[in-house]
Amino acid sequence: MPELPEVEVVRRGLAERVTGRTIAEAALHGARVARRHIPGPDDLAARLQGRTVRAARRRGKYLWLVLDAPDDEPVALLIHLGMSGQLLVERPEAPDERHLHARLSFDDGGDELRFVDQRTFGGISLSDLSADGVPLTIAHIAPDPFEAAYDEAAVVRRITASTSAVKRVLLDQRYVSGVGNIYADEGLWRARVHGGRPASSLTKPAVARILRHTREVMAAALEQGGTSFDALYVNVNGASGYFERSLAAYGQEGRPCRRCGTPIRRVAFMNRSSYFCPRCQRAPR
DNA sequence: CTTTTCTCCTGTATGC
DNA sequence: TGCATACAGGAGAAAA
Repeated sequence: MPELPEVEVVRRGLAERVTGRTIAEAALHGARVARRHIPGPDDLAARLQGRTVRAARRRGKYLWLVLDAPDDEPVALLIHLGMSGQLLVERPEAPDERHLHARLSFDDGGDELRFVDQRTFGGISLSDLSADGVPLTIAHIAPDPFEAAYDEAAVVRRITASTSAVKRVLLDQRYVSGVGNIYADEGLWRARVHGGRPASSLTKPAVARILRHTREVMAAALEQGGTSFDALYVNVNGASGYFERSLAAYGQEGRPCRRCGTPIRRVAFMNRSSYFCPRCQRAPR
């Protein structure tokens, strides 16, 4: 599932393959992919035509292409992959994918950019950019741990002020962005903290350790091209990542903990699964 | 206001 | 074999 490392892999692919190119035509298949573009899919397609891609940027799990706007400030083509979205750069004559939702062709006649999404939790929209270069649409999303704007001490203060379970807070993109179910479990395992602990019951140094471990595990995953459980997460060239083999907790139910050998447990949490070592990560009473 | 639950979607795996 | 059900889960709306 695309979390920060996987989205960053995709961003790098876009930066390499799409930057500097001018959109000849945008074709949207169905309205759902553009549901967050309030003026509608036709408006989106029309406004993409003729614009040049100047940069590919990211905050947390959102990424966006900075596009030239004629006689105006640049705009952002904001993209979220949801849990099964893919951005593929491929030959125009490649057959349509089963869940193809959008296709951008370029005036150089080269490879197209396609948005393919089996579950359509993802989508694309146009957004104005704020003064700090972040799309206005995602102004409520906090900086991720790799940004200059990330203020660890401030994040720690906010997290310890919450009485919610610490894993719930880690997954809340308003506190820190980019963390999803996989890397939350991995970061908590590395920090030896149970995700069900109320955030307010943890010391500030303990919360800082969780954040640093989470950042480190995401950096390690990025080096491996991200985590791919199946063909749903791939980079712009259709290739999978290799971090799955390095996961210590997520998806490891019944397997011995890499530190102490105790079988990893799986429990339902927030309508999804949480994996943890019952010995290294003591549950709250 | 804060916090939690629900909903969107489809392919795959499992159970009867 | 076939059909029903569970599960994967990010984000925002809706409810509490």
